[in-house]
Amino acid sequence: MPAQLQADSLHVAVDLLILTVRGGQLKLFISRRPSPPYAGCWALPGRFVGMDESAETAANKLLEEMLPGNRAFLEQLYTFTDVNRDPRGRVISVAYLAVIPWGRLQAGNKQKQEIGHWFRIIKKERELRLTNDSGMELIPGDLAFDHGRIIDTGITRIRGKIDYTDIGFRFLENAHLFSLGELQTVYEAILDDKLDSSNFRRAILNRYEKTGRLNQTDQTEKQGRGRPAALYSIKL
Amino acid sequence: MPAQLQADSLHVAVDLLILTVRGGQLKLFISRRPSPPYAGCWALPGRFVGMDESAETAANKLLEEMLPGNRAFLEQLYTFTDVNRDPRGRVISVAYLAVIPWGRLQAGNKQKQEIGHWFRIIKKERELRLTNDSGMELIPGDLAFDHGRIIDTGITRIRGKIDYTDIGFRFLENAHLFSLGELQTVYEAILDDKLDSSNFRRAILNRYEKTGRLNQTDQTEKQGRGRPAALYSIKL
DNA sequence: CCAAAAGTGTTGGTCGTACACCCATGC
DNA sequence: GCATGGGTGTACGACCAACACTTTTGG
Repeated sequence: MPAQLQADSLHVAVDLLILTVRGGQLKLFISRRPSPPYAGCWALPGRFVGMDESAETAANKLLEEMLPGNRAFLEQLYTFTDVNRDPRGRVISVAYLAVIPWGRLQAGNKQKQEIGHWFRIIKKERELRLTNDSGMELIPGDLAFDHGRIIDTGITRIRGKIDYTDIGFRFLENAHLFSLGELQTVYEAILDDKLDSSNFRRAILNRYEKTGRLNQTDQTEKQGRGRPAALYSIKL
Repeated sequence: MPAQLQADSLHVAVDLLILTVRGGQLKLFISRRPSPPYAGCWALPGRFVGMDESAETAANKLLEEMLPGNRAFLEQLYTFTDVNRDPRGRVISVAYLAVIPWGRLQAGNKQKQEIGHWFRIIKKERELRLTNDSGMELIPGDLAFDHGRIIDTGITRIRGKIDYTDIGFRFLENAHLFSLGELQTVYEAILDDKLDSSNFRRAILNRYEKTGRLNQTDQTEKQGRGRPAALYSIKL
């Protein structure tokens, strides 16, 4: 990635908003930029779009670079085109939302985990904050480029879509074997709110079971202290 | 607009999905391409994004070129980035939805009306069709580039958003003085379905009147054969 | 008087919310 | 037994669809 771009031409990049749910919290993957501009600043993973690839392909390649071996759910978020959003020159960014189940992640990502970190996203009353496990706290203005704005757009989008799409299921480690409790944890993390388990159960079963997309399996979850949970399977 | 673009660089364009409601029908503005590629084909208005302008600015300029003197409501729709979507070279397109009230349109647009035309959009059971006042009929495959797909994305989007956003009001000639009947006509055109006026009335008033965004004025609509309608005003 | 558009009222069903209560397991 | 999480039942209110009915205009 050059520090100075061709002055007379327009460049296209993709940026990734990689989300997961861990320990009941919504987490975002960001890393420190190793080189100018904004060297040392926290930023979303980004990459230029090559001549022979679509933005979606570029986003998939970038994801593979950052978190090798993980296939995430990808969805185009928004395209940011402000003239001065990149000090190197004219760069527009097609931002993607990437959802990855935490349980599938851990495998061979030790290297990248050192330069990239997961921050908890908290948004209350229009104010967005990111916090580290180490207690480090960021506000949107601390991030490189317009990445604070991109994150804000993303969290708003996913909160808006979770009730009328199946995007919540994309956070599940195994969509073919999960308990409603796990799913509720995902919803609570995204909405940053407690839900009534009884009503949550009915809402999900109502929406998905009668159409046949969601089915109860004959298995139950052995682990845990309470009553074993019935396990379900969803067709995505 | 050159017939051949720089081979080694990536270009960014905007395309406009200009919508209006006329005579109870949802209409889309498309025009015949005057030059290659796809010379003579029907296409959405498009334009390259300049070095010193955002995509939104480019979209606004394009709108001013096509329909001078009209300020439309603009909303980014989706970004299309397939590698082979333009035979001239690598062009990605940021598509915008533009909503314009028919009543505000007629003024000084005689020139452009000759090369551009309004087609009625009909989408039934996943099948999209465009029909002219002259009875000409188009299917998505008849359009230049991937414009058929862009139109399909747009009509799906606006139908999905109409019940939970205020985008329907953007079709009104005067958002500060309109009858619920006019608004219902807009909704029916977009959804391509008849609505019960009694229920429509309650739904709109429930959603907007109690928050103070929508207010009944002391004026009534004199024209028409039936009972005069109360006129309302919405804050957009 | 009749047609047409505006506007009110009513009824039955569905769905979200709040909450009481029972079930199965670990400790 | 008790805490914990899974799961059922119920009751109330809001909302939506369907439809009967009234009001005010033009012809």
